[in-house]
Amino acid sequence: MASEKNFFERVYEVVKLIPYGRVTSYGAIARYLGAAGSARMVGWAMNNSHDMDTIPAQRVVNRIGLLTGKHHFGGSSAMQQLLEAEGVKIKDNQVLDFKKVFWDPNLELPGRDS
DNA sequence: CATCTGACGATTC
DNA sequence: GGAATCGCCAGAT
Repeated sequence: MASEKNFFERVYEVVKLIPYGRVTSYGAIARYLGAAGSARMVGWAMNNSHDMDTIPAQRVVNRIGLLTGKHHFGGSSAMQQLLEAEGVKIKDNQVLDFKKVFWDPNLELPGRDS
């Protein structure tokens, strides 16, 4: 059920499922959706996301925890401040303890069957 | 219709 | 070990 959605919508749902104080990477989401290798599409979906206001896109960073998408938050450090407000420390546009706050949907969302 | 770009990632040099 | 390059796929011009 709810499995025949567009690739983009699936990205939005996964991003919305990211718990508080956690972050994930585009590749992790892409892989979870079965689009491993198409990490660009995940970030691209965000840019085209109409639900961007309801999607905690600030919790989505690249594989090294670098806030590559901060430029899309108005060009300010809004993205960084949003993460820091959740307890995620940012330094030079990079997430500190990224390994600790990293949330992998492939691991945290097991099975999701009935 | 052809070409480029783009919030990435992994590999090669 | 940092830099450069290819691969992904879809949208925009």
